[in-house]
Amino acid sequence: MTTTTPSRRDRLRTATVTEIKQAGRRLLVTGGPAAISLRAIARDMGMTAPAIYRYFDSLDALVRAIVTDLFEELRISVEEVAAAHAGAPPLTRVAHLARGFRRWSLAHPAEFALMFGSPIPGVTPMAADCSPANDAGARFAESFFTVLEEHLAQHPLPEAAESLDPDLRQAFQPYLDTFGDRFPLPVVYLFVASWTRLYGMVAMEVFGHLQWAMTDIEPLFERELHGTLRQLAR
Amino acid sequence: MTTTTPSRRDRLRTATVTEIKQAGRRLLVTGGPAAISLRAIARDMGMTAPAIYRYFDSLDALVRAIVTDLFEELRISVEEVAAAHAGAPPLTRVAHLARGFRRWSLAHPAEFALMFGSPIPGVTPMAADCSPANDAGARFAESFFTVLEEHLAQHPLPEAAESLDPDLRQAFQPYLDTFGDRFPLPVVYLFVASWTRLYGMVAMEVFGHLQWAMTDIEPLFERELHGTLRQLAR
DNA sequence: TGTAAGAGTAAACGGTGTTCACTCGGATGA
DNA sequence: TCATCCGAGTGAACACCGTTTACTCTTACA
Repeated sequence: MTTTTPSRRDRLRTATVTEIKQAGRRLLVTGGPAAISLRAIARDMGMTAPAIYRYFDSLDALVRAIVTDLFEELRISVEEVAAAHAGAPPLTRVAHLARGFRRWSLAHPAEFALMFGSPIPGVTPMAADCSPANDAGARFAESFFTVLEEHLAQHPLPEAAESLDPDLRQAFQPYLDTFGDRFPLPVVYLFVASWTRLYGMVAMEVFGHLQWAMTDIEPLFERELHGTLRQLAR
Repeated sequence: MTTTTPSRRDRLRTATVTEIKQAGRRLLVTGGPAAISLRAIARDMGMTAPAIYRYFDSLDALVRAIVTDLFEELRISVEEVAAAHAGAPPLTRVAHLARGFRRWSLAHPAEFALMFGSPIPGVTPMAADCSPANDAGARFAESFFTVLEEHLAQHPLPEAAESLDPDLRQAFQPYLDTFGDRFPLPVVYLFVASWTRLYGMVAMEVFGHLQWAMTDIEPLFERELHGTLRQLAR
């Protein structure tokens, strides 16, 4: 055991950190991403706003920490769904992962907006690095990847699908740089394409962008999901 | 002519209104949706912030007006692209509409975030009514609908596709309530499904959510676009 | 036991949306 | 022509916000 028992101060500190994040989460749920404010959190905790700077460098850092927690919570929620169908074939487990993602997102619209909405500050700059929250985001994606990997071990892609257009192949350079050749590129391609469809469906539903046409989006979701799975199984 | 020539005061008023919106647009482009502020706009115009309340009820109303203008601008940009291929078959014109949408969105990421990002205030409440901006949004959707209509006039859907699951049929009640039976439900279904995919692709690209895997998203976009068109042509 | 570090506070700076009382000038009607 | 009214704009104020600074007080440790 290299980790000694944490000192009393450390325990108090981590307790305060979680209390701050919980208060922020409460504000997020009741008032949306923009409602998270240091002063409101401090007010909730019976403190003054500058005290929070003992625990987080800025409001932005606090929000990033909350996002990290949310990704971990989403990952656990989704993996529980998959674990509930542990015996099922991988592809149906992928379907349950997708349904779990949709269900969690619909139950937590404010959190979804914070995690997957537009990176508000400069619209793009945040998304480039995002090492803090993206580790958690990568772990979330990992749960999809592993089940997909399992499926492909049982049902390898046909020869034809293994070859990708050269320009498409080259476009995946960032993936190759950071993840190496862990998954063959056609798998990454299928993952990105499927994830994009899943994100589009869920984002449209959570943001209410389909309310002009439909009430219950679930039948549409199921059809699109089956179409995507068919593409994966091909 | 029922409209008399506008008075001098009216002309000054509309000029000020457009100047306010232009200043807001400038702030949007340089600093993202959150950078739009009444005080900054007033500063740009050599005015004080309360003066803007002579022209807009609130910052929210001003932002909604800007969004309306943006939807109109996007619609015109997209229709110009389609008009440039007026002779082409409807389905390839749909493809050009989609490409035009992507191009405009990539060229105007801040505007895209404001128009299609998460409805920030209460995450959902705004999306329910949105009569002001949604008129413009409906006109934008209209340009897709009409070309799709043209295609289906030439290539009617096969009998089998005409029938929709009863639950799916019932889910489209909001559409039937506001638009009646202008388009058969399978067409609306195809539109919603295709639009969802298109939105997912473009949002992911504009928000930079795919940068961990790819640099150039265009090949992926083209493949997805062709897949969707094939579904429409079936 | 002295000391250093951590936790918290009050005050202040500059920023925000919004409201209210007010002035001023141009249009309008008697 | 003159009085009047209304619209545009201002300045001050209120209640928020993030952040920094200087300060106090308690706790842990050498």
